[in-house]
Amino acid sequence: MAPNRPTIKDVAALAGVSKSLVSLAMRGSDRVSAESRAAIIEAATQLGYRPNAAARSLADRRSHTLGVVVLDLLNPIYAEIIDGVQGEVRQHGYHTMLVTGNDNPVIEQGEVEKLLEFQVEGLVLIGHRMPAGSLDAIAGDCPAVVISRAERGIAGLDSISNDDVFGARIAVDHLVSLGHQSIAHVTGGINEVAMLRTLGYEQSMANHRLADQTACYDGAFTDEGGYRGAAAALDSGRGHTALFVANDIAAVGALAAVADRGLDVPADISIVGYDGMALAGLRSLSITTIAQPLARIGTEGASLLFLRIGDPTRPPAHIGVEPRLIIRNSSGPCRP
Amino acid sequence: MAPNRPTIKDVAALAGVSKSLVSLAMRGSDRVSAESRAAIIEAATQLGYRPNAAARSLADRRSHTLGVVVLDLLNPIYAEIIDGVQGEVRQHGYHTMLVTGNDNPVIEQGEVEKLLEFQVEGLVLIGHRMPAGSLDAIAGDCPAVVISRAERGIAGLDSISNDDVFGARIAVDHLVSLGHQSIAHVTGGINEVAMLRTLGYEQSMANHRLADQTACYDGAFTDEGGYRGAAAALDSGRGHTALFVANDIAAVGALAAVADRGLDVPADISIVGYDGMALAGLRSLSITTIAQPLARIGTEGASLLFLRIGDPTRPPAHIGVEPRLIIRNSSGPCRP
DNA sequence: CGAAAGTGTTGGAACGTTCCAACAAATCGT
DNA sequence: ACGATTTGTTGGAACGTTCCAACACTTTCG
Repeated sequence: MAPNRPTIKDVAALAGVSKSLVSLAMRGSDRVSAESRAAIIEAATQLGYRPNAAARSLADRRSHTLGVVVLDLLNPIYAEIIDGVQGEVRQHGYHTMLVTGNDNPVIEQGEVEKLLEFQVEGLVLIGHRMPAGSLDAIAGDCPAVVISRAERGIAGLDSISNDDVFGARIAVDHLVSLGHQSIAHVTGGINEVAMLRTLGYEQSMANHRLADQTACYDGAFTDEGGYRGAAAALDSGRGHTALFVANDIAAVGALAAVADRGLDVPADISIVGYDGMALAGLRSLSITTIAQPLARIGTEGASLLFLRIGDPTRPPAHIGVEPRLIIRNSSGPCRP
Repeated sequence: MAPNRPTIKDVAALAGVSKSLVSLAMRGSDRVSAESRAAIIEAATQLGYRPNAAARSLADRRSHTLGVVVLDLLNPIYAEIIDGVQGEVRQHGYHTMLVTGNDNPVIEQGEVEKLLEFQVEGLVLIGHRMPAGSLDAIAGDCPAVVISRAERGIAGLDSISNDDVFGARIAVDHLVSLGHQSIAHVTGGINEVAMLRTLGYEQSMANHRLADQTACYDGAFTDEGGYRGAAAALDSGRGHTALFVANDIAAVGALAAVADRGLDVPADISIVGYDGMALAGLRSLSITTIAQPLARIGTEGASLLFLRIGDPTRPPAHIGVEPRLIIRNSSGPCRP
């Protein structure tokens, strides 16, 4: 390890020019003569010079960095969204600081605070758990975008999400079109997204004049939760022939509950999940699902943020993306 | 958005003290009188003061930040490792910059370069794809640790990984103890980890005097690859009764190949995977696997890095962690 | 041919912190 | 009662960059 990292000054000395000129050359200005440029590059590579981002960000008061806060890395759908975000960010020549909230509002707040200290120029919140108040405060301080939840009317805050109510409706529509009537719903617990999906389920059931068949069973956005909810549905004695499960991970659990009871999917029970995580498509799962365009949500979310960075006063925008049905092997016709 | 972020100077002016004192107070020094401290805190909260990390890192020449480079966020095992790393890093009061290499060596290099510009104090490389040369160069520049690959004898570079050869051996041992003899191996492609697992497979087969039964089929660390390799094994006509698949994701694919041929797991074919990703334990997959202690690998890798940051000249260390067999429903006795 | 308009280049002042030597005031020990 | 210590506090010099006004030299052109 060198005793001291070389600075722009060392490069200037070695190349026999002023530090200002080195600064210009490093940033590729065209006002530098060919010879100077050559000498500078030569000196820089010889010394192993690397610009100091902290100094740079202090001097020009721009960090060229965005903060990304993700609820929880373990849910694979977030990884897919992040990939989208990162791609867009790279295109704009920005850099990313990615942190997780570990599904814990306190940690999440702390991490956001840290990011702001690093002078990030914008914040991407993927599936946050923050109270409206703090969200308000953050958006007042720094351009921000919320991904996968709809936030409306908060100044300085954009959002992008799929329409969960609509998605849940087409899930039920699909099952109805296969002839199912006794369609149960395994919920995703107490959170905004889960509730919207439940709402869509109820709406669609009512639309098809199946309101009296409506049946919700408590679940969660986990394997365990899906198993539990599905088990309750199957053991209810109400003769459900199909399950709409709140998300794909839970649908995997539901699959197991069905198998445990010696029943077959889709011959005896049809299952539809939600999210469109890559995993649900794996051959041995092959779960019919309502897919969100995850990568696109990431890229469009990021570009929404860049728009706001460009004009911080623009009115808050919300983008709704359409989820779409992907039919796989977990759903089939209702046996008469 | 405030026209200008308040600085330490503004706080000092409002509190009626010097900026030096504010600096001391903000860092919780005990050489500040109670009254001054109160006045400073009052002023800081009133102004909404937030320290500028760039300035701080410039002034005291420490960024309190670590860089984490992960091969690819989409493989869930990395997410589990990262969780471990983040926990440890938080404990030390450090911050994390997480970037992905998108499974692309060029991007990976670029991201590492960026992290070094940010003056990260250490680098965690999770499953990198870099040539030995660049690794060497990086380690010479900045303390670093490699996770999930064994690197030995590179100055300034520690590593932690599970013993893939040993793990593969116990996978085969398990199958042999169930009475299997014709045990095929679906490989993980051309990379160090995959080759070590293949080596362990061959060793164990030889130990059990089954060298003549050895059969490797080309696969990859993906669903697709596992399906392909397993299909080749099953269609080979060699009557394999068990498959040792290079990792869990590929094992999921293998499961499908078996099902497609109308065979049953584990009645007709036993399958053992590798990695111990949470997903493999989901009820409807329930894959027997060789589990790595993923979170522990993360935390211990991080603490290895902190040791090196504390003493950059210590000799390179490698920690080997033991993988362990988790028996689930994808493996069973060989039918006579 | 002399003023105007480029072309390269430069030193110094920011940027917002931390560190350090210096100091004033209060407390101490003898 | 007086130097020595302790307790708070301070201004200024770093840290490594970017920006700006100013420069010395061409070149252009009316």
